[in-house]
Amino acid sequence: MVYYWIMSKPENRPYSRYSRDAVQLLGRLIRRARIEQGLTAEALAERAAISRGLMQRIERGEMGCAIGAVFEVATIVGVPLFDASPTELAARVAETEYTLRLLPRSVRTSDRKVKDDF
Amino acid sequence: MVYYWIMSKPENRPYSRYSRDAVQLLGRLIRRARIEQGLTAEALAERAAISRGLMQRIERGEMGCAIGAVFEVATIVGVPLFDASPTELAARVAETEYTLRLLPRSVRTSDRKVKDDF
DNA sequence: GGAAAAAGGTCTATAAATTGACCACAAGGA
DNA sequence: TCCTTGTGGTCAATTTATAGACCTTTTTCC
Repeated sequence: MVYYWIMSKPENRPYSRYSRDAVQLLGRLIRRARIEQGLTAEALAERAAISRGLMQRIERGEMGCAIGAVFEVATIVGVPLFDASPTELAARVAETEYTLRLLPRSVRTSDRKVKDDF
Repeated sequence: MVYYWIMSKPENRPYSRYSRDAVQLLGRLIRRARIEQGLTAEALAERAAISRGLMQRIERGEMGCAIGAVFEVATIVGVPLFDASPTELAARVAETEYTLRLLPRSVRTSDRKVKDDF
């Protein structure tokens, strides 16, 4: 059994400006909050249980960082996600969960038309 | 020259409930938007230039997914990031960039007090 | 200006993410 | 009901991310 791999490279993926801006903004907001709170990059990294190198990549807004690490750091320095408080966040999770149960679990594409002009 | 590595494992990192909820919410919002638009997971993955497996992990809200991939998918299905339009996002990036230039570039920890009761 | 310390970069090794194929099953339409 | 197809999972191979040590450059305070 022989396999052939034609891997696409995540670092060379075509990102839209919107998602790129969002990642960059998050990194900058984290950096700003950290400095305003008088936290060292190393100190913040230690709190988030990550390395200082990853901390720098997060603040630089690199697309390859694990979303969990980025969100965790944002949480620690108080950068709100989805403009929501912890309570509101939990509520929205439950709400979306409920809505999802009302939708079909699989999508039929037989004769469906999809906009391709994104 | 011998080195010893004591690697911490990202998948076993201690995440706060807030960041975990945020990642999960994003995944659910993406799934909801995808289904409402009649897109199959495979079709959406293809548009984002990622694999179907990664698409599933994103919708499941796993913490290890690259933030770039998650944000890109969210962008494609129209889930807003930071509750901002593309124009607003760019504006906030520029604004934060400006604020950052006004702050010190390094933090002095000599005698600084930091809240540890997060 | 000088010292101390933060920040930034490099390098190696390893853990993890991602891919693409394959398989099983559930779900929706005729 | 049947049958197509989306979804979900596994697995091996490979790329990538991450950690930790080290070094250099800024930056801040005295």
